[in-house]
Amino acid sequence: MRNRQVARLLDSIADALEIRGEGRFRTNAYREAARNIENLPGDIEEIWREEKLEDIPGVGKSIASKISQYLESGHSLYLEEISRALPTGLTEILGIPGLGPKKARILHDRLGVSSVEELVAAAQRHEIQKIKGMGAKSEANILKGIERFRQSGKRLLLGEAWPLADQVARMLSECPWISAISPAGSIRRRAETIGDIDVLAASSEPEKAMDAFLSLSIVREVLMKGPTKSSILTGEGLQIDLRVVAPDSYGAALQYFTGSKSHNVELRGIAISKGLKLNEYGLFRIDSGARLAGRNEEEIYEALGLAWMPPELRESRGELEAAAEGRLPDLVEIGDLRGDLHSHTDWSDGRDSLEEMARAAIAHGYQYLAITDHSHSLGVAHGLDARRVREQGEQIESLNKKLAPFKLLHGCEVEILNDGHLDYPDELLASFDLIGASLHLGMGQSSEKITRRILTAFRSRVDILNHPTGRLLNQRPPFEVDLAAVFAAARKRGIALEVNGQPSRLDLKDIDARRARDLGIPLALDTDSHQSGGLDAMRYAVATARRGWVEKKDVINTLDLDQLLQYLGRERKAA
DNA sequence: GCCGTTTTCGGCCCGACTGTTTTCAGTCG
Repeated sequence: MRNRQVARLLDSIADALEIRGEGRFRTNAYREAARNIENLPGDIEEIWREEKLEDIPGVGKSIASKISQYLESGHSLYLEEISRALPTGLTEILGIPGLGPKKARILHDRLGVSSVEELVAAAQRHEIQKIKGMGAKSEANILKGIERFRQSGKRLLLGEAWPLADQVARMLSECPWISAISPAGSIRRRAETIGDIDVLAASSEPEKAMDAFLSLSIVREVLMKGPTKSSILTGEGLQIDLRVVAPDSYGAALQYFTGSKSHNVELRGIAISKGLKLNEYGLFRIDSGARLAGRNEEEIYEALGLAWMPPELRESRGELEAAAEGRLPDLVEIGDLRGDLHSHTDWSDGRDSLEEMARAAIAHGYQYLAITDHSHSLGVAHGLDARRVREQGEQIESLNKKLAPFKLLHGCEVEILNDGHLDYPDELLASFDLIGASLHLGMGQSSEKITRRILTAFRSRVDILNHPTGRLLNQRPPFEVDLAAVFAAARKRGIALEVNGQPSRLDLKDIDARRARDLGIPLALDTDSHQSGGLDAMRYAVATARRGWVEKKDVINTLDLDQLLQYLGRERKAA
């Protein structure tokens, strides 16, 4: 899968074209194509081999030939050509908030600036304010922007941003001038990482609502302030944007600010084709200006001939077509889950006891919880040897008598060793209720090697492949693995793939979960909890699965206990 | 550069905010 690399290439081309002063429609075409390729459910290399690149929306003859040339050779002649005369530092300058291609170009042409360092020096010598069209304020803002650019590290994880956005919304909901409030943007779509936090409010007194926002205790700096839109920085350097609209426009604005951008562009195209205009204030007839909808999202989609769809779907991945044809998925919900199939206790590297974990699961309304402590080879996690596995099994058995009808399943997270064998012998594996297999060691190996290890492991008894790509958001890329081969083998053997809800994992990721679902591979939504509070992370697994169009029927832990045991083949063994 | 129920040319989402402007360009989302 080189989809992401190709998307990055097209973005780099767009950056270079922008700085060169090419028309924005041309650069937008490259960006549009990049987004579409990033969101592609299929493998770009496969599409390329089948000579179907031009079937991808936004990809025509010219872009297709550049992709072909890149995939063939691993580098882009075109990008090299257009960036030959451009200092590489200029594209870095584009990352500074408030600086776009036009200003970057002017700074380069007039002051010879070609890196962030040179820009700082020019600003400190007060050369920027001498340029026509810029002043002292621009110069100060550039320095401020550079400071933010340097501090702004990684994007926030959904697991960090979602609770924070909810907290902001809760605080503002107490303001008497605000009649409705909701997080919007990528948080509402439950994207895996978040740039800025967007919040939308409805108010008939927008300025008073805005004042309430700007006087929240979390505000460190006001970046921008207007009657309908303000931005602040928190003490941690997070940007929070609040939009305020009239209650009549709340639905239109919520739709608009939830995005995604490409979903909105597509939706607007549909509106235009029907002689309508959609903006954050409502849906209007172009000819008469008459307003057709705007109070809530449902009536907007409906007026466009579409079913309302959950925000998680709004990524321009075929959801509008599905909505028009009435075949939107009936997405899995957190209330559908009957248990969690991946958790750890103080027997290995978890914090809480078997009973504490069981009680937390009961508090979540679950029928079961699989305890899946690490196996022997994962020394750093105090993996269990055969003797301790048996002891743990006995404790689980006696706990189950006490906690019935709730059931702890005795599982394991067994290492896939270097040769692909599992870390426990077959006899021991047979004693578990459930086997989750994981790869924590040798993650830097070649794709061939890692793929072979996983396929070899699948010949043993494996019920679930845990965090199948091993990625850690902001920390570690997924290991090289031929997911198509893993999917094919999982499908053949009926092995479930995990959607791991740890905020730093979310693995499988949304589009991979969707590919698995499309292939009919069962999925397990798990938290990988290492303490009782960790069970709350199920909402991140559910969010990721929903972004992957996953339905209740695709998920094994939506099964009732008896159905799950049947699925795992345990009843057969007991008999 | 892409695209087509205004189809091979002439469009391309569009509104808010800022700064430097006396009417608008640049940036952002």
